[in-house]
Amino acid sequence: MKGAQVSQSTIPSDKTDKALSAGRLITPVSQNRLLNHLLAADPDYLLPQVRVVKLGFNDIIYEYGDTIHEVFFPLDSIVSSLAIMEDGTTIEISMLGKESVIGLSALLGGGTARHWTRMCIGGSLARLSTAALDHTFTSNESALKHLMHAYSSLVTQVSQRAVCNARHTVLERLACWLLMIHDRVGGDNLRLTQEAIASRLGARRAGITVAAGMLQSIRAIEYRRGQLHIRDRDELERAVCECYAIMKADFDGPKR
Amino acid sequence: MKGAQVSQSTIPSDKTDKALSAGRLITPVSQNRLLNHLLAADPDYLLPQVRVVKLGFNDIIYEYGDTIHEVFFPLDSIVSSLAIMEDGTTIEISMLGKESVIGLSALLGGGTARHWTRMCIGGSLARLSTAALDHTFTSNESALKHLMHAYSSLVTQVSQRAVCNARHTVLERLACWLLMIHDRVGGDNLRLTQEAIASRLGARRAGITVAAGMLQSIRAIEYRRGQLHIRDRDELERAVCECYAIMKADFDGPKR
DNA sequence: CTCGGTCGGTACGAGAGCGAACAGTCCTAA
DNA sequence: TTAGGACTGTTCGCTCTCGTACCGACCGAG
Repeated sequence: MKGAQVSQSTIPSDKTDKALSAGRLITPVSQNRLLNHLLAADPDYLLPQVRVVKLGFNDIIYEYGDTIHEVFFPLDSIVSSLAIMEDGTTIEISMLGKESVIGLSALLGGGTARHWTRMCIGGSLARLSTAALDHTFTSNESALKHLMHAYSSLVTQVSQRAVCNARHTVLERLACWLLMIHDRVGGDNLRLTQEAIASRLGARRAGITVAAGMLQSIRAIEYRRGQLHIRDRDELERAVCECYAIMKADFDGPKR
Repeated sequence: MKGAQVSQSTIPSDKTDKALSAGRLITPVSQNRLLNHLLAADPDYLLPQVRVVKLGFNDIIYEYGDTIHEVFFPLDSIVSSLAIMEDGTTIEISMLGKESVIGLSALLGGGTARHWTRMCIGGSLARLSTAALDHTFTSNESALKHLMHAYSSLVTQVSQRAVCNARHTVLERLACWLLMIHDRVGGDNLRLTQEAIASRLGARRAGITVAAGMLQSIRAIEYRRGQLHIRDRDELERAVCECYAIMKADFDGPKR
């Protein structure tokens, strides 16, 4: 539960690289599907303003109530929105990766963060001022359309998780959650302790141990001290509840 | 679980009254806070297009996948968005009343309904074509701002319900749900069977009987064959979980 | 090499809620 | 008046998850 060394206003600039300063950085920025669409809509204005930042697990993007000055497009990373309960336990409300942007809900809502927002899977994010994003979508119909779709997609995910939390077991929710991560990052090896997973699923660490043990026994995953290896995706999909298919369809988008 | 006689495309016109045809109907239309804001922004264009319709419990607003041609502003009624699970059970994702509009998420998303949408508390709704709404918020900054706030407020509610479903008891969720209804309708007497409540909370009917029995024993409510009377709101607020305060603050809005 | 912290595995009793069933009450239509 | 349906109350055994605790394995710092 530590590792929260970096707050939104204090992300050290030495972690930031100008996207254009090295040609090879332009390619990773395009990993984010939404940013790609926005760049296509207004490249000359946006591209020079994009910065890339690297963050690790549980690093803080926004605290509750923060005024949002910048939004983040995950490239190979994943960001969680979390609720923190009165008893101190946490639970993930949404997980967003390369399909979306972090800070949109605050931006369209009222300018402040409605939830604690932390890294779930460490990696790179593209960073953009809200002013630049604001300028783009108020002046560009296509950009607004893509942003609204991303927002609507977030609503779908949160809705389905409300259902899933109410009705499905920890095992099903774990399988669902792992598949969602797998869809959003490139690679089968994840740095995730069981404590970290518990803080996202809103369950006990001991409960995750049991559920992860079941997934190991069917050879779906392998676990070793903070290193989770997704060994058999198909097996995971057999363990998952109906919620995954609904969120996956939304993640894939209307294209296919 | 019956009573679904009326679908979106077949709401009989004899249930519809032109808002302007009788002066006294203008007042009820103003019961919806959001519609009030929109009418203030563009009254000459919008007001002639508003119709009032009355619907009863479980009447259908949208089916899953419906193309949205009209949006609805609840006046003294409440509308539920529901997920229907594979086993046939249902669970409420959001409840909206006089503070918001039904169909906005579909409108901003992609034009089709993402969830089954049914009446929760019967009563009147103001009805408007999506074309009219679309015209208003694309041409009027203030209207767009109010709509975005309503959408953001919906996200807050759904998020908190995801938390609540995961961590709180049926008793807490029932108290929370009843208070939310009480905030949205005028009056202490509700027509709600325990079966109806169960279909919203995603619990068993027998579970609702037990929880409602507890609320009766502390004199918070009285129950009598489909008639629920909220007897002591303060007592309900003592039984509720932390989630209610969060959703209530959002319902009240930034004004106070 | 050793120590202290991190991490995963396991156990226990307790409680909430489930699915399924049945009984009793109330209302209404024939 | 009666029959049937709608609605509430209650029970049973069972599963899941909780909170809490303890242990052992692992790992990096000194």
